[in-house]
Amino acid sequence: MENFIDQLNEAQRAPVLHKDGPLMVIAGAGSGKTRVLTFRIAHLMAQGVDAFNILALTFTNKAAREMKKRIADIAGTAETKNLWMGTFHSVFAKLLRYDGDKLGFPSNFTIYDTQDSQRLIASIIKEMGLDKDIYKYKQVQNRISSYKNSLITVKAYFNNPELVEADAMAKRPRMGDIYHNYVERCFKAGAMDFDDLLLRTNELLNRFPDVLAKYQDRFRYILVDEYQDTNHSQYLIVKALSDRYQNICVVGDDAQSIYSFRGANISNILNFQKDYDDVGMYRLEQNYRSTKNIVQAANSIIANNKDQLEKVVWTANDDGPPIIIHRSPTDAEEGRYVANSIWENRMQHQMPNGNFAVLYRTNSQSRSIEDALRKRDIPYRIYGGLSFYQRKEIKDVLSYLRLVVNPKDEEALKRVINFPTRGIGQTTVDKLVVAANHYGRSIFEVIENIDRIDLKINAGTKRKLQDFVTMIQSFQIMNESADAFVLAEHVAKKTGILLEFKKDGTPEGIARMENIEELLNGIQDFVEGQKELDEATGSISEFLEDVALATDLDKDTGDDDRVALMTIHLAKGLEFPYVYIVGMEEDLFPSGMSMNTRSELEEERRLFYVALTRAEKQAYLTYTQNRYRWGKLIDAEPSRFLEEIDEKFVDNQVPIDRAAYRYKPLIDNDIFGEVDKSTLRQTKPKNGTPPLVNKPNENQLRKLRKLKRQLASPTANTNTIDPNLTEGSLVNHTRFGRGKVLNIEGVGNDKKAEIQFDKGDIKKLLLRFAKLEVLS
DNA sequence: CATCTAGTCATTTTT
DNA sequence: TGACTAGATG
Repeated sequence: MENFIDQLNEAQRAPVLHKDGPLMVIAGAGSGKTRVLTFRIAHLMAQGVDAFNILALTFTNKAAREMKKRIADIAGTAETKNLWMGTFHSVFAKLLRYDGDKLGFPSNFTIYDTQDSQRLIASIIKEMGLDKDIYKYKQVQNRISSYKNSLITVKAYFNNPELVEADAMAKRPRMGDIYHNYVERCFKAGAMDFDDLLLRTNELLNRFPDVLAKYQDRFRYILVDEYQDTNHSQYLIVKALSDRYQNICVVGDDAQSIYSFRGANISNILNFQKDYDDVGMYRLEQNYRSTKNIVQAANSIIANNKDQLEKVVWTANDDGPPIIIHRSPTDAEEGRYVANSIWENRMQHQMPNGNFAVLYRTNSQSRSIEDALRKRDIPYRIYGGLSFYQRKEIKDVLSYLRLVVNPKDEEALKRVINFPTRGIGQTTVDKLVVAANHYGRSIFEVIENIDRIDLKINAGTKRKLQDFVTMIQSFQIMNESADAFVLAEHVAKKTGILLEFKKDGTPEGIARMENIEELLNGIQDFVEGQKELDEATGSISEFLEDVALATDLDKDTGDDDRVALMTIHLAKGLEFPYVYIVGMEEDLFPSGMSMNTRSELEEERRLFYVALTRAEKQAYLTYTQNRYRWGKLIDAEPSRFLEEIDEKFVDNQVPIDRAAYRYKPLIDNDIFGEVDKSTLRQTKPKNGTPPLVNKPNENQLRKLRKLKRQLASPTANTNTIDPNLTEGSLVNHTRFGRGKVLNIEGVGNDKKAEIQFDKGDIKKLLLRFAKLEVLS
């Protein structure tokens, strides 16, 4: 039983065997930190600690799931079920569903995603009659989010003259009022945003000592992964919960702290030893992942940072090939280079696609890479960006479901009250919002009582409003008996959403319909999965909870073999034999938004460190001379990070002329404190091509392009129909898998096939769009 | 109230 | 480039 410990090296074993009391593990990249965490939990359980008393917090659901699986392998499935393991957000959402009623929240509270928050803030700004150019909803949302992450409540805000003053100076004197209204509106809607899940947990633990005591006693052992990325709010929760038993184990790497924009506070890890008595300190410095070249190159980069804990990462692995730096004329060429290189490596080393990853700083960079991979017929998968659950049609369906669970959910209601259009316009909605605010009730309640309020809404519209409410209520009744899938399917049909997309007939419309079908399939899978667990019922509210906190990384990949495309942030914790880091250019990486202060630049550098240390065998760094940005071709300069790598580890295909570039000076924020970025923006020195003159009007051009695309699209999006496809053919669909053609109808573009898929369902697909491969 | 169009604007990273 | 809005028109 205990022999699993033998799989660890000495440095890893020590923290696993550490007895009670606080400990901190500083783990270099690739040093087996997840192993230490899983083995420590397994060891605790082997020592007789009840899994029920262990809480493990991670930053992604995926990390939690994998860890749980590995622990189950060692300690047994039954016992592992009782572990509380998950992201901060999901664990405390669960806690708030139990005890949030003490704060006045219903147990079925909605979780607002960032988009919901932003929409609500935008409408508050509008209702308050403020200038939307001064109060930009995204900035305001950001600001409110950072208040919350620092535990600055509305009250605390108004009690802090410095904050009030700062916002006034920034010409936003009404900031506090917006904040106040926003919190009120969320509360009335029975909704919490992401930050609330942490803030409200803090409030709960602070205000109710009995609740605190309950969870302190329950969570006798607390383990936190990626501790360097915790924000103040998370820090306080962990501190409070661990206060009684002090059995707190944190694992992290200050060199990989990359989430300060989300309020992560690197001093949490730097100060851990001051926060607890007798802290056991452990270091993991041997890297098992990468070649010597990569490890040492990464070390040479991070050495440029001032703020860091002492640590030397080393490896016993081979030297490996040097890191290749490649320059391309444009971003399209860059994509082509990457695609070619992947193709060649694949052939030469017999590697599957899944061994390759392309990493970038911003999501928008994925496009040129995608184009190139597609042309080369290299399968890929994009992680992050616009996630599946954020797509318009998906959010629309989900909004109906949210409304069923929590009719007070204002954002969901506003989203679907007139979609599909049912003659309820903006004017009417505005009146309803005013009334709702006036009476301190939700919009839904206002509509329910519409006859008793004088709202100057004409009879026809009233009728339509009442019909809408009746429809939702009928769903609610159905929800009492039906499971999530049955309800969702009914909703998609009954509301006319499916019809709406069907009747527009465009490729986009078909794609949206397919997405909704995929969502329904996903719900079905979820229901079946939940029913296997004892406690869960497969209800719609469980599904919504899952979805609200899911990330793209969490979706099961169907284990097919594809090249991974993602931002560097998403790549943290992952590893790939071959890694391409693209867009190594000034203003892009480091990002133009965060190179004004030293600490901002240091975070970008840590990001680069994270990117490079994802690679096991070989890393490629690419940059371009010109790149399309904002729809325009602009000049690009090689990133300063390229020259920070020790030349010994690099094969630079085109040497960089270092004298040609000068970087703008940094503000050392140790001296100046926080700096108002707007005063610091400098336009970078332009060199190279002068702007084009006499070029055609940008708008005309755009329209032409659009027209061209529309003309081209029917052919571009139409598959040539395989002549071998007949009744009885076995086919493979990219999304639905294998199936058998039952029957074919229609002619030409309208040709449809009815297919029985192996997964069980029968679908009728337009051959023009369906991506079918004929197998026999 | 719905729909279309022309124009404006902002683009970092995410639970 | 694409997401969003204001304004005109049906």
